[in-house]
Amino acid sequence: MQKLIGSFRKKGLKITPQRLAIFKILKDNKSHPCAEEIYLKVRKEFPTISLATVYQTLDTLEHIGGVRILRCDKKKTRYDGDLSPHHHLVCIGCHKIIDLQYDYSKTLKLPRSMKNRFQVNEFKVLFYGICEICKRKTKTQREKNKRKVDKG
Amino acid sequence: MQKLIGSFRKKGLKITPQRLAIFKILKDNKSHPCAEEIYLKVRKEFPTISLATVYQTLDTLEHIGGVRILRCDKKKTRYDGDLSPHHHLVCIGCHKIIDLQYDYSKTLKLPRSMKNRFQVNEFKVLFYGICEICKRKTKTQREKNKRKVDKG
DNA sequence: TTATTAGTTAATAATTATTATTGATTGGAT
DNA sequence: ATCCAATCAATAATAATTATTAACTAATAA
Repeated sequence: MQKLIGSFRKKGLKITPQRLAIFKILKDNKSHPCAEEIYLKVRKEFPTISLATVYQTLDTLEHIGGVRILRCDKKKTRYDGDLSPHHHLVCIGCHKIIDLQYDYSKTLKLPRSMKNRFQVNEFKVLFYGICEICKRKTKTQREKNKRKVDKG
Repeated sequence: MQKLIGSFRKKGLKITPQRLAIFKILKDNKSHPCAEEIYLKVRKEFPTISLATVYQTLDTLEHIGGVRILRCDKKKTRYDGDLSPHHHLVCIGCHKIIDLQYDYSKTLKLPRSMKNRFQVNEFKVLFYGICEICKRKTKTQREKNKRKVDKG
């Protein structure tokens, strides 16, 4: 938090209660909310805040490196307040986004042929698949279907 | 192409000239176009096609695994007809998307703690950084700035 | 070959996420 | 405490995408 305040000051940005509230929501939340969800949350504390302010603030936060943007959702941009090196698992069943706290920077290098042709600043890994809960569900579904066949 | 026709048939989908044209555009193109760009291209051959058809077709193609979707662009969804295992470099300078033909499946595994909790179907790696051209540009810019300082 | 029909298209309206505008308000340097 | 640039709320505007629907057509069978 102090780090963020420092970043704001450095860039000549004001530290407003709205900004702090939005930032706090992102830090306290592992669910990777979209702007709308953040808006609904922050409205509880600041009933007059507008959605546009939320978008603006998220944009500002991203620019000073206070949040990361996730574009795995088909429609909405999602936001992540966790800046530690981590990646994401996206469930294709329920569209949940799960954090993967794992550092691939040692293993994930550009091949030699590319190394001099692109200077990597950062990278993101997205794993797509089925989460535990959905796996269990589909299993149950399969069993149901099997019973149906057995009966019929 | 035959494989695609088979996929269409299997799912009871009709093989229409519009679909083939859009598919062909994606296969002949390494530029990861967005729907609008595909629309402009396919219109040369089918002047009456509508943008909605392009969106629908891209959606259909994605569902049967004929194209891959890229969500690295802030605003638009981009489409990739290349189904070989490859990843992408995104230039933060010019927003170009460069193909990286490299298979990380050996190195990029889930940590043991996660292996039984998520079944990975596929993964994507996105590298963000500066491409050759932009690097040269910023270098030139730096030199210009330096000369300014030298003079002033 | 023709008829049938279910899937597809074109046109357009609707929706929705996001951004721009603007006048009022406020954080924080002085 | 005052002042002003930065920020906010409200709202209009924009742009990507989706929904709707009547007309059309590819695939299949007769």
